[in-house]
This record gives sequence, C-alpha cells and structure tokens, in this order.
Amino acid sequence: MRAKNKAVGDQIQNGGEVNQTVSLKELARHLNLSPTTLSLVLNDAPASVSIPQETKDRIHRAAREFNYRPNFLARSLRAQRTFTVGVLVPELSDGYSAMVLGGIEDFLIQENYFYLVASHRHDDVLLEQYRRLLCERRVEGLIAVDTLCGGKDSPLPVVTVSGHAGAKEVTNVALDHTRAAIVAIEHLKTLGHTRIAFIKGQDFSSDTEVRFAAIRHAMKSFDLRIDEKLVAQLEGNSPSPELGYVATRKLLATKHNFTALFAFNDVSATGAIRALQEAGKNVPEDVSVIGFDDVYSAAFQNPPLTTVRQPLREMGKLAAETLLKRLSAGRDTESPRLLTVQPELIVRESTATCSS
Amino acid sequence: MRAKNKAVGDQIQNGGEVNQTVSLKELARHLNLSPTTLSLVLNDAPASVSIPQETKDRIHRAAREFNYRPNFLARSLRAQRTFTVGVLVPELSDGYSAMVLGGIEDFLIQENYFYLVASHRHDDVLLEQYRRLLCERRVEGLIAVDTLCGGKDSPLPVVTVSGHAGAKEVTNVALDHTRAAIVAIEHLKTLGHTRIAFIKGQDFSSDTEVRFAAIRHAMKSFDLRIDEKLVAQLEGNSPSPELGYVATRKLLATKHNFTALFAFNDVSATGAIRALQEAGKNVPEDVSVIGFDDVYSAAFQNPPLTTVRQPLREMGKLAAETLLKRLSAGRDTESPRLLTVQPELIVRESTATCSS
DNA sequence: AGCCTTTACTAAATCGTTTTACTAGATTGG
DNA sequence: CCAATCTAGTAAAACGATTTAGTAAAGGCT
Repeated sequence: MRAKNKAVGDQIQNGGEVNQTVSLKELARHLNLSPTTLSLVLNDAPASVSIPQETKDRIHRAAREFNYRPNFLARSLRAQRTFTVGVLVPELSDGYSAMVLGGIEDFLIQENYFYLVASHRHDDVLLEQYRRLLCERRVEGLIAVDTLCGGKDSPLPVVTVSGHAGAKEVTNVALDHTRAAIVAIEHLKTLGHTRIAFIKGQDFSSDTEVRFAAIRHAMKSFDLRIDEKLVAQLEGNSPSPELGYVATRKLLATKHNFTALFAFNDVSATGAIRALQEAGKNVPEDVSVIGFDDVYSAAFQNPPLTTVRQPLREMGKLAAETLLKRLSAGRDTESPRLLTVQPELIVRESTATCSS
Repeated sequence: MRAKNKAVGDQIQNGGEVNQTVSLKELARHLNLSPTTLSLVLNDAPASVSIPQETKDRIHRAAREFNYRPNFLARSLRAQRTFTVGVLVPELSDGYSAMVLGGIEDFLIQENYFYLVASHRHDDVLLEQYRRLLCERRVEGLIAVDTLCGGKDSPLPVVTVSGHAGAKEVTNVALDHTRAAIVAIEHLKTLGHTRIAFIKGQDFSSDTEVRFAAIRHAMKSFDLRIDEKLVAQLEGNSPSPELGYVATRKLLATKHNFTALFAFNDVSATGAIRALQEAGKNVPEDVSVIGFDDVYSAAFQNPPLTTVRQPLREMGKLAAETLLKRLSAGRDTESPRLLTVQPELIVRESTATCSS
C-alpha cells in the first residue's frame, strides 16, 4: 500500500511542477478503490447513491489534490460523442467569415462545444478533403459559411450560412434578400436615382445569384431598368477592396453614365469609392454608393457608408443553435430548410439626392 | 461465414446511402482476417512485409469499397497524440486576430493538424477556463495571440504572438517595435513634424507598452519631445474605429496643437481621421495620420493610409511552425524565447509635409 | 529425420473512460 | 430464523484502434 501511494506521489512530484495527468486508474489505486467507484462518484451517477458521503468526499478531495481531469478522448470514444462541430469557411481573414464565426463561437462555447475550422478558398478539392478530415475527426455536425456544400453524401447534419437553399437535408440561414434589395433600391429611387450601376459578387459566392435576382425583381417593381452594361462583377478571391476598385474602373470605362452604385459588400464599396474619386467623381455629390454587410469600418469610411446591414454575428449564432438543436433531436425529426433573417438599411453619407 | 458477411453487407446497404462508419473489426470479420493484419497493412507497417501482395490488395479493396475511415479518437487515445493545437485570441471578429489565425491555419492544415479556437475578450477568468478546456481536450500545444498567457503553470508548450516576452518557457513571435517606431517617427520628422500626438493601445493589449516604450526611445533619438498631453489611449474592447474616434476627440479637446498623429492601429486611425475631419482639420494638409498593421482596407481609406505594416499572416504561420517544431523536438530541447519579424513603412496619402 | 527459417498470420494488452452486471456482507421484515 | 433488501462496492466488457509477442504451417538445409 505504501508502495502504491508512492508511485502516484512520485509522478506528482516529478520535475517539481504540477504533473500533466493522473488517470482514473492511478487515482483509484491511490485510494484503494476501483475506477468504477470513482467514475460513479465523480460523475454523480444515479448508482452512486449507495456510496457513503465519507467515501465521496475522499474521492473528491483526491481528485482536486491531484488535479484529475478526465481524458476527453477516452470519454468521447466511449460515449460516441465529441462535442465538436466542424466549420467550413472560404477564408478566415475577410471580415465576413470572421464575424459569422464569432457568432458561432459565442453559442458553441456556451454550450460546451468546440469547433474545428478549415478554410477552403473556394477550391472544391480542398473543400471535399476538409469535409472528410472533419468527419474523420468525428465532428458531430458541420456549419458551412458562404460555401456550396452538398448535404447529399454527408452522413452528418449540415447547417449553412448563406449557402444554397435547396439541398434536401440542410438548413440554410440566410438574409431576406428580397427585402434587402427592396430597401436599397427604394432608398435610391427616393433620392431620385434611375441610372444605377451594380457590382455583383463572385460566382463562387452563394449570395451572388439570389441577391442579383432579388435586385432585378426590386428594380422591376419600382419601374426601373437595369442597364446590363452597368453591371460589373467581382473577380478573384482576395478579401481586399481592390476587387471593387477594379470592377468600378470597368464600369467607368463603359462611358455609360450612372448616378448611383450598389456594391456587393462594404469592402468592394470602399474600393469603388476610391475608383470614383480618382476619376474625378465625388461621392455622394456625383455618384451615390451603397454597400452591403455593415462591417465595423463602414461607419468610418470617408464618406461614412450607407449600407444594407446583415446581422452576421446573429446568423452565426443562429446556425450554431440550429445545428445543436438538430443534434439533440435525433436524425428522424424534420428541421426547417430555411431560416431567414432581416436586413436593415443604414443610411449614412455616401448616398444623396440625384443632382443630374 | 455467410452470416458474417451478411452482417456487414446489411449495414452498408441500409438506407440506400453510404453508411456512416465501418470499424476495423467489422471489416476484418468480413475478410476473415484479424484486425491486426488489416491495421498492419493499411498503415503499411514494417511488419507487413510478410503479408502477400494478394492479401494486401484484398484488404485495400475492401477498405475502399466500404469507405473505411479509422476512428481518430481511438487512434489518438492509443497514440497519445491528437494532432490538434489550441488557439487563444481576444476576439475573432477584429481583423488582427483573424489575420494571424489565417496564417496559423495555413501552416497547421498543411501539416495535418487542426486547431480549436476560443476567444476570451480579455477576461482573465474566461481565459483560464478556456485554457483548461483546451488542455482537457488534449491539445498538444497552445498559441496565444495578443494575450497574456503565463507559461508557468502550463504543462503544454506555448507560443505567443505579440505576447509578453519574458515567460521562461514560451516563445514569443513579435514585431521589432524598436524598428517600427524608428521608421514611423523618422518619416514624420523628415516631413517636418515636431508636435506629434499619439494614441496608445488598451492596457490589456500586449503590444501597448513595448510599442510606446519604443516610441519614446525613437522620439528621443530624433531629438523630439513627447508632450504628455498629446498622448491618448484607446478604451474599451470593441474592434470598431469608434475607440480611435473618441481618443482623438480627447486630444482635440486639450487644445494643444499637433500636426501629426500616430495611431495604435489602422482601425483607430480610421476613427481618428473621422474625428479630425469633423473638427474641420484636413488630413493630411492640417494633420498627418499614420496607422499601424496595414489591414486590407488601409489602402482604400480616404485618404489612403500611411501605416507601419505588420506581417500578421506570417507571424501566425511562424508561430504555428515554431510550435510544431517544438512538439517534435521533445521537451528537453531549448527553443528561442523571441522571434522577431520586421515592420515595413507603407507611405500612402495620409501623411504630408508639415505646413505650419 | 531433425532443426532452423520464413511466411502468414493472430491473441491479447493497451490507451482511459463508462456502464452493466454482479457479489459479499449487513440489515430488516414477517 | 430465513428470505428479501440494502449497502458498498467490484469485475469485466465496451468504445476502436495500435503494437508486442506469439504460433502454426511450409520450406530449406544437412
């Protein structure tokens, strides 16, 4: 018995620092009890009613003393649960994904989950590879942000944020683009604009198509025409305003006049404003510019950006919440295919009444 | 034997879709071999030399057919390795952390590692709790970004990015602040500025103190004086330009004149410019503004921001690389306590010669 | 024929938990 | 006084791999 105690003691003392880990077995041996008993007591299992308080105290005391931490791997293996979800994003360092991720994290950590992230840069091969790696690591579900992620061959529950609505088993958290287009176009029309230019998103972005369809629809309902020459598109996948800058230069090069520009997001709006100013056009006097997202810096652009706010953080939170709800509900229960959140028009100083 | 095969077959067929998981044992039973043999062959272990090619082929074929994926948990438990590191950041949605995280990810994923993130919002209690949770999940090491993370009581290897140099066992990846201060101040002095205002970072930010000390030193070496009334500090922990805006309003309220402003980062510089313009001061004609970091949007501010570039992505990469190197080196080997990266002055249009 | 190698495998232990099914001894009820 | 119940636990299986230490059969050598 002395010898046994010594074994544990040695390990604890070694190096003069707190030891890395004591296993349940070691702790049990030290207390002359079986691992079963410790497990029962430490997890406060129903079966522990028959264990006298004194023994319980002994166990708790020892656990604290030796800083016992159950091995998460062993536990997960046994319970077949990892309390981990996988998150797929196009790119971490653009504000959009980071914001959504922030919301996801808020919710997950509060529920004692963690997440593994992988960014695929819109490369389908990478995406598929990461999806597999995440499955292999036994994540319990996936959240795909602005990513086309087929739920068909996935045995895991998937929730998308701004994904393609449509895959049968996945829930998609998305903005009400119809409404977003309406508030933006209405704002411009009220200011007297009729010649409006657009910067569409990249093809790989899930929002691009829906949003532009919504814009077409809104334009029609306000009796406005879209001049196809005044539609540019972001190209490349850098999260820099550069792309908006380039797109706007193209618009200017057509020599078709426009008095307002609706950009795909705030970042590209920033680049657009720069291009306009370089071309000698003042914002908003000569051209009104309206962005999308309402990232932190939008309010502090020069001029401060009028934009359609997308509640990104809440969308992330909602996605995480939905995923966990689905996990606990078992795979038979149906869940909604679409959860819509509402945009909000934030009027600042990059839009003004049409002067021409 | 028929019956055995049928068992696996059933599972595979069920639901008409690819089944979630086949274990090694099931696969072995199906092939009438032992799990050992399969493990040896699938991992191409040295002991598999004696297995005839035909058997190997059979095994590989079956593994592919049934889409066998080894259970990562079981493997990790056995090998006592998780190929996972923990990352602690103050806040995900500010550009700084996201950028560093991007670099960390690049390197880790390429090395077949994943990472778990937790953001502590500069709350010491949360930080400690997350550190423990990460340990419990058996991460092999920690990367702390802009976070005071004592390595003393941590049994895990720690690498910090812009952490406090000093903790004995941790490697810190940091900018050469001395050099950064020199290039910035030199630039302003060359432009003729002598009355320079400063916005310091928040107290909780690890960079704040070192950087300001470096600035003091640089100012002295250029024979310039710091007017303590012209030193403001960011307060609060929102990643919005608002904080820089507020700080600048305070500076303006002192009525002490200044012709240049050195902000703690690009985000606060953006807010500062806004405050200056509202006060009727033009940038750079009346006041030159210099930022820090060179985030994506810096080049597209109005005016485009002169700034001290910090290679954040590379810093993340370097941190990850250092951590993995240390992991494979075993805990006896010494590693450097400080890895310094170099800043770069990016001159744009928010600074100009002093006119007054 | 007898011994040694090689070939082609397998049994069992292990990682650290949880859980189910037990048991020995004490107490209680009728 | 005997059976049932309660108390205070424990042994062993399981989760799904990896690894060590075998073994049975075949072939080669003298």
